[in-house]
Amino acid sequence: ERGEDMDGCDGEKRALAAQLAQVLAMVRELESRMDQDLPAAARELCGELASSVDRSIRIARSVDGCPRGDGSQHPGGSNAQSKRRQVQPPIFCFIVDTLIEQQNHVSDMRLLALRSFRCSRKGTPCARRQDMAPLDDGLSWRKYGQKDILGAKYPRSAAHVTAAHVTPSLPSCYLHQTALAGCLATKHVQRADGDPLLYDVVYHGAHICAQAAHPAAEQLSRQLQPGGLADAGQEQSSPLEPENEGLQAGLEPMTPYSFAPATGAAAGGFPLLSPTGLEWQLSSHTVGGVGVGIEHEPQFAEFFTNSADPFQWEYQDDYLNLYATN
DNA sequence: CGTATTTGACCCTA
DNA sequence: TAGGGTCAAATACG
Repeated sequence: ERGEDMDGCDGEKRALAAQLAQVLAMVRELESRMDQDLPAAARELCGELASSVDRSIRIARSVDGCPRGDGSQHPGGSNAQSKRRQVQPPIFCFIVDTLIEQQNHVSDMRLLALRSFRCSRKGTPCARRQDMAPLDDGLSWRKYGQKDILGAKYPRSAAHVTAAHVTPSLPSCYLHQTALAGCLATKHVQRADGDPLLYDVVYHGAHICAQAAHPAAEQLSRQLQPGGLADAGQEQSSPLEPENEGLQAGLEPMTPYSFAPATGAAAGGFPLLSPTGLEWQLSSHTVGGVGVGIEHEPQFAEFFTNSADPFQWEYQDDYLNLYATN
């Protein structure tokens, strides 16, 4: 029913993206012609302009599933670029949806490897409206701390999920946790050096209190749990056992793909996170490449980089990046 | 006045 | 011991 609107909207977005792409090309042309003697500030400005336009293009293409273009540029980009992560919920939701659709193509070994990724079990709640707002991921967060990071231009903020939507009587998930041994999800947000418009966003821990989850995440959670919820709850849903971590979890005969009880008030889970119980790092890259970065154990890299599936896995630095390729 | 944010202190880990 | 994460009292805000 929204097809008509979408078509017109898509047309405008494509036009916008095309225009921006032209501007970007011109900027890069200008940059390439720049004499080395030009002031560094001018070249820096040029780089920032190119970066800004590039972001605009990605935003234009990401809204409501607009095509991403030819993907000619490698998603990983340079090292510098790969370190810069930006939250783009539409793109991420697209990837989650695609993952849901294509999850059968992900081998059991991969899922096992995924499960063995570190799942930190920290916990508390928060969010800062000003900083978190542009990073809206469908959850409400409450900021609980901010730290200056050595060598980083901007401080890092930490936030907890709030449970306001579900339990209005409880002001936040922090209280929920203290009282009910509940949610452990945290989110760290940090502006990227050199580009205040880019954010590094890292989610930690599983969100198991009953805040409304993204439908895609719920669906994924159901699909990744072929029954076995009864015993899945014990270790996985016991957030107060911080020693259960990392590879250890992968080696134990635990119920595959489980992460949290999906019954009663605890149904749902942490959007973009709980379905696999992993740490996800939302990311965006240059034109043609979007995806999620996953903190992982290096020894599992081969599971992700050796086989073909609907996703493009890239093992780079300390992250395994997953890109949707269709 | 209730809730959210700030910020210095404390704690943990490498 | 330094760096980073979290706590919690103080403060701001609606």
